[in-house]
Amino acid sequence: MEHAEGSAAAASRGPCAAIPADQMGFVRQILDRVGDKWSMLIIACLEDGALRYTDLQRDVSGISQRMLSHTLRQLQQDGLITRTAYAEVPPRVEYTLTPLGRGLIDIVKQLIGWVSDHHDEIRAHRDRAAAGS
Amino acid sequence: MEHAEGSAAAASRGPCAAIPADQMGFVRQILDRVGDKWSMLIIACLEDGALRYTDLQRDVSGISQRMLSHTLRQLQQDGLITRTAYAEVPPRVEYTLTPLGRGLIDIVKQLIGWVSDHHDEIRAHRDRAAAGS
DNA sequence: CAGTATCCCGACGGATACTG
DNA sequence: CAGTATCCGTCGGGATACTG
Repeated sequence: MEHAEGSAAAASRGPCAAIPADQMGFVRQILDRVGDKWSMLIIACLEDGALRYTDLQRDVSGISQRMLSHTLRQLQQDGLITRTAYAEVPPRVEYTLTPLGRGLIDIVKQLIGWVSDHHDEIRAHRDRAAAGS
Repeated sequence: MEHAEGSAAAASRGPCAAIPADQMGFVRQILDRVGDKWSMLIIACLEDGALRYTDLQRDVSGISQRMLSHTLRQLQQDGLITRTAYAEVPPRVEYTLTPLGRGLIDIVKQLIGWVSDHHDEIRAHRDRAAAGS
């Protein structure tokens, strides 16, 4: 079945099998958000429960305040996490996953797991490609 | 069990539960590669089998030649896809997933599936956040 | 403690033109 | 057909300094 395009069966699922094609733009958009440099890590870190700003800054480690604040706000606006501020001194703010965000952690964990499992393999390929030609 | 930190149990798994912390840098690096704007889409599109350059350009649609070439080369260097050129006229080049890359499609498909399932939900949150305050 | 504001640079990434 | 090369604007994202 080389192409199978033009058939009625293929019409509904678009060119990419997995992607409805009319949603391609959207998928890209969300994928960009969710798959950006920090979102996944933050989501993964929130798996265990609420974390404070500083905790996240430490756990994700490499992240700058700017990116942490920014990403947290994005995630919050997308309804993936909730922000709870306690009016005390010193101020305390906790971030937790929403049910929506919780639906993502399984996938995120799988992805991170996969990366952990294969990073050396990828590294090897990358090196060979860089060295050889 | 507010924090439970300091316990011996927590020590081995680092701050983030899912991430060994010493691998955090790596994870970030690969995650960046895999989670970039186009890689996931290309991988998803290659699920069914080999595709040619032009096919990919059509399937991923929004992508420019520059980014398609670039991303393909990245993926190839990471050992996620293979490039096969046939010395004919007109030239034909086919891209396929390696076993390594194939290990990713399940996760990628899950992620795309999740996004498809919840994009309206996310959209709603995003709109409310933008409108309300 | 939990951010915001500003500066700034490099990479991302689109458009266009050209090549084997 | 399957790219590469160049130009160029936009944005991600780090460093630093400041605020409630």
